[in-house]
Amino acid sequence: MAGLRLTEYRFLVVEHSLEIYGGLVAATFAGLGIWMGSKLDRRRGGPVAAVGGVPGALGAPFVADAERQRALGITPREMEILGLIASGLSNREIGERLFVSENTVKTHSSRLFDKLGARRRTQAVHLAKEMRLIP
Amino acid sequence: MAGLRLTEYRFLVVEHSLEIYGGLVAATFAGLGIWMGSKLDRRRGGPVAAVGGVPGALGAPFVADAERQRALGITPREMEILGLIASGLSNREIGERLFVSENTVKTHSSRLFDKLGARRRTQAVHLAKEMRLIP
DNA sequence: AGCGCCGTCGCCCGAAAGGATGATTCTTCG
DNA sequence: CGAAGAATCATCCTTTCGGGCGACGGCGCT
Repeated sequence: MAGLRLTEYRFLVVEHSLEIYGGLVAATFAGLGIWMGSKLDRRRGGPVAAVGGVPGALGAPFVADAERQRALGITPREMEILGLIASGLSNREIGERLFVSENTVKTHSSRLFDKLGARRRTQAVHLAKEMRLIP
Repeated sequence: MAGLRLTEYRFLVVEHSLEIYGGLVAATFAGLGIWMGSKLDRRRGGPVAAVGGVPGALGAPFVADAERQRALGITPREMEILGLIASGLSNREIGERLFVSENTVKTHSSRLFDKLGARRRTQAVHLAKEMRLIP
């Protein structure tokens, strides 16, 4: 009985999930572009200035705080892992999606947790959300 | 070096965490009130109508979707566990905070995952956020 | 009184996650 | 070229999670 109701809602969730994931990917790429750009002329010392808005499909106008990401020394790859952790994937699933071994994912996540000051992945997600690293 | 920068940010996080937690508690209680009220005159069949707005301290006007909570048969206690899971606490920490054993927390979370259709706690948080059960 | 839901707790066991450490490759920077 | 950072992978070990039982007391409804 609960199962039937559950499946109905799952559709909504999956749809939104796709949109959000799209936005997340866009944000990741935006951050990656900014990172690359800032790396190409790092000597100029000036901040990266305004981050290009990444309007999600939903009403949430999320803009990734690339400044804090750089301040914490979080790499693009780690951001990728962070996003996938936040979307509820296991280390194994993340590894399969990124075509790397589960051990590599664990290494990335360990370093990520260290930089975020988290002990658990749920805590990492919570902290990252408040730091506006992820939507 | 990274540790120093980390601690600075921690302050911001903790402050926001308190505010958000306050809003979450308020939302939980609001949901609980609605649940009780709707249970008292369930025969009338009409929907519970507008949910009272619970303005958080931040700019996010989160309103808990009490309808879906009832539709999924999620109890108030389970909502409480859900909120604490989302804030990154371990089962043991949740148990200590609610003055119950860790086993009880595990039981609640297991049933919660079942109702949400989640296999991992991170996934549960992700799904619950998209269902607007938590901010 | 009987039924069902909720909350509580325990035990067992396998799987997942996390910490520590070391190693390799490639790119980039000085 | 040499130092440094990033990404990859591995191994060992401990802790945490999660599933699957079963059980008990309280409460509300019939």
